[in-house]
Amino acid sequence: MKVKNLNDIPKAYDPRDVEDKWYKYWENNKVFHSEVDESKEPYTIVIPPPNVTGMLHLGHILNNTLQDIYIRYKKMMGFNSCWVPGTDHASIATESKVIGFLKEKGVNKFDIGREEFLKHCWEWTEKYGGIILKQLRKLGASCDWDRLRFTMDDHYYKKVVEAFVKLYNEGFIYRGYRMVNWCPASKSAISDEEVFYKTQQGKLWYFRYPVVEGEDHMNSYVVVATTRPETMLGDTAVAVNPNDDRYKNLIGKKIVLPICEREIPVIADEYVDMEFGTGVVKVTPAHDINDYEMGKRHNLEVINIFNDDASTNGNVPHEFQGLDRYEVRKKIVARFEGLGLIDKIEDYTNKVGYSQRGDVPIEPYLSEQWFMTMDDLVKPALEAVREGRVKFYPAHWIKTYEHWMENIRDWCISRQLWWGHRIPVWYCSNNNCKDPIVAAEAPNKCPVCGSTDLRQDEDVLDTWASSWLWAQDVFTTEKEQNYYYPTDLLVTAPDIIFFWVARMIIAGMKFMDEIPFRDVYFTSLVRDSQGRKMSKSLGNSPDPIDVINEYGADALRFTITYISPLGQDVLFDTSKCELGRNFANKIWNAGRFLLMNAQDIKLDESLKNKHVDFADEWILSRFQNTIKDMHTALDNFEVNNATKIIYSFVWNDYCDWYLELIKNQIYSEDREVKSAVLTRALLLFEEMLKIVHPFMPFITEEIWQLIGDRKDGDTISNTSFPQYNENLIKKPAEDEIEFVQKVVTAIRNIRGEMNIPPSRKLEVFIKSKPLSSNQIKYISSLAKLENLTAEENVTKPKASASAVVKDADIYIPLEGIIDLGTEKLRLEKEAIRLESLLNGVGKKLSNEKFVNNAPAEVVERERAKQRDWDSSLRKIRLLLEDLA
RNA sequence: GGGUUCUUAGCUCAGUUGGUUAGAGCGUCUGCUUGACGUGCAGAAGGUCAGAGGUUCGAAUCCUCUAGAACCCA
Repeated sequence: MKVKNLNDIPKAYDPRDVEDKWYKYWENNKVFHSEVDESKEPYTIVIPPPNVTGMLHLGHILNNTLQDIYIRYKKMMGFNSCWVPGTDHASIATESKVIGFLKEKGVNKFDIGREEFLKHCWEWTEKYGGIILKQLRKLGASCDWDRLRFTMDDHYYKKVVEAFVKLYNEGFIYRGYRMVNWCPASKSAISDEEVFYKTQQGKLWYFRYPVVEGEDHMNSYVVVATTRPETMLGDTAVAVNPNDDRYKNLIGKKIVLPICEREIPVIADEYVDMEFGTGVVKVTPAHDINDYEMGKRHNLEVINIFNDDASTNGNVPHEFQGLDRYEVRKKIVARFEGLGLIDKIEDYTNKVGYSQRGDVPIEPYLSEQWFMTMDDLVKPALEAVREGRVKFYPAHWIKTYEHWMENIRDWCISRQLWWGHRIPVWYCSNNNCKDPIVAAEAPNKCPVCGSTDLRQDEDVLDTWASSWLWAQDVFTTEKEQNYYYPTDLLVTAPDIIFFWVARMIIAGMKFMDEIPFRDVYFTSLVRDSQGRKMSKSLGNSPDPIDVINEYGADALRFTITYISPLGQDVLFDTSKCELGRNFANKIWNAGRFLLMNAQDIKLDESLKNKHVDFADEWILSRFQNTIKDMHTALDNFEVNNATKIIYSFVWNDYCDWYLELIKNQIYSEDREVKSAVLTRALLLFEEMLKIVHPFMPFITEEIWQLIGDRKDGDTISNTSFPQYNENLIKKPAEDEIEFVQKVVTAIRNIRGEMNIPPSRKLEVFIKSKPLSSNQIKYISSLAKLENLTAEENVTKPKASASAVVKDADIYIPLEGIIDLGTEKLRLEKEAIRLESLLNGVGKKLSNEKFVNNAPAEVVERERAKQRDWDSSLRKIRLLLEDLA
């Protein structure tokens, strides 16, 4: 053991240079690289691939810090840790950005065509794709960068296409003309999960529709209520509930649809809610999912009134054509007003579906799409979670998962976009060849007629229909896949439980016949200090890189895990990083203290068991418990608990007490004593750095390098996590220290209450059984005493303040300083406290049912408490009498 | 409308299967140029665990209801 010679160790830890330096060092030495090694058990995590052109936000920080903690921890526990990084092509998100970029230059994607447009996408990807990966390095993420993957990599692309072909051949994929959620901004179908609902203050318009009573007699009308007046142009019926007595006579009659002047029937359907509006609803099969179903039941005409950008098409009267849907709405309402056909208008709050990507209201829209039938695919995936082969943390997400899986609908997997995995389907130009050609490789000719005039489907796959293979196909050889798959842990946000987690499990069971991961950790949602979601528009989302530059990555990592309980949202504020920064500084200074004192002395590991006393036993005992508690916390994914365990050991046990206790020996004239104690303190400090390392990799590496004689390439990352050693648990030493701590605290308390400055040394008498010389030494030094007498026959000096710790009376003579009133108040307060405690325990113990029913050890514990408190109370009362 | 979760100190939160004197960080108050650290040290104040009922010898913890908040699904 050899400490580096340090001429100038800064007083405050500055992470800036340190962090970049060590990240480069780790990368250069390929510390994070993993290879198949059958002699070791793998521990594998695949990163939830961020959008390739995305930027790091605080959610990523939390998520990736957690992954890094497990990767580093497991590595130090002897596993072959492998963290596969990568990015997602994010079909619709990236395409929208590129379209926006081209638009600024006055270019439209349809003008330049598919190939040219994709070139721009790749350029965009190359230009911005590296940013988030660099940012992950700033965070200290120990990804195996040699395994960097992208969802559009050749190998991965091929796998996605092959999966499509396989599912098609097995009958899981079909093409159909269906109603889908249509995003008019991106002019593409989107999935149910990409629709979010906004509560909006809208109106409910009550329209009068004239009823055809007899031949050409229109002397009455029905009133229909609608939130979307413009869709009346596509109405093909009016519906009432068959049980609604008010309207029974209407059923079967005809309505003349205003403006369009077409006759439509009144139908009866159970779907109609008699309570809503007037109980009569207009039916627009082309633009409402429920109306569409009703239309199928009643064989209604389906009139599509919109183009793919939600402007009106040629199916509406000429004057309304080619207008945006909200323009049309205004005009329709105005026209109804003009015709005197508005019954009333009410304010109405409803939820409107918006496209997550385009942030415009979605349009239920009929179109030709590719679908995957899910019913049979979900079964094994559902079982895997139910049977606990895949575990969720927190477990309550299982219910959400089950509910979704049980109510799953066919998945629309085609998107009218260009950036992504193009659907591997070709159509022959020969009208006689009806069947599409579905193949992983582009066919040369039509297998039926031999024509070479083939046209590939224009659409690409939903991004999630590619990323669902992530856990299995980031491994590119069979050997690797066999070794690393199934992976061990997935850390992700709960908002993609359906999009991604569920679908990955489905894909794993389908294509690998095996779960994709054993544990799924759902992270907290990071909110601002007022509990609002982080959002760009609110401007309440700090740039993590700024935070890192201000506080250090270690500080940010430690803080965000410290404040993120499993299963709860976390309220983040940049200033909270002071917690982590201060903690880093504390570790730094503890190290600095040891290093400074070790400069002029030879450390010698053979001395480590010499001049040992109960303080040494105590701190090692505490350390064992700390290790044990950390394993428990990490095994249960209670990462915030783990950080708290570390924090309290390092700060409270090691720094506040242990280092203070050993200062006498550190300053000892006896060089062997000094060497022995410093050797021990540094050895433990090094072990302590190891348990902190997964959480704060940079500072621990920095100090680890300073406190030992390291060779190039050495890293704390490659050391072993300290092993729990039951033999080092020493209850007697813990009790002895506890007594010392209580006595010291009691004396400090008196100092505080009596306003006695620390510079004034005190004389103290303790009435107790004799204390060991070490105990006396420690108490004297920590409580700043000039003399301490501890004997059984001590009598209380006049004018002294006093306290009771266990069986011991503590007397501090304070002639001339003591304020008897203050002292009396102190003791009375203590007496009242003890009385109320005794009252509580007394009630318990006098309750026969408690004594009879409670476990013996619980009862015994209560009895012991009663004895202790009772004896303390007696002593306090005597002291009070003495004062009076 | 259905589901999930939450309500503990001024603030943000811990509190594992019911049994500790209900804890931490921040903030507040008091003292400290103590030979690692003021990004620090020492001490203190502060909680009828949202409310009501129930189960139990015993409830912050389990059950029911009420009030409030958040999220998901329809």
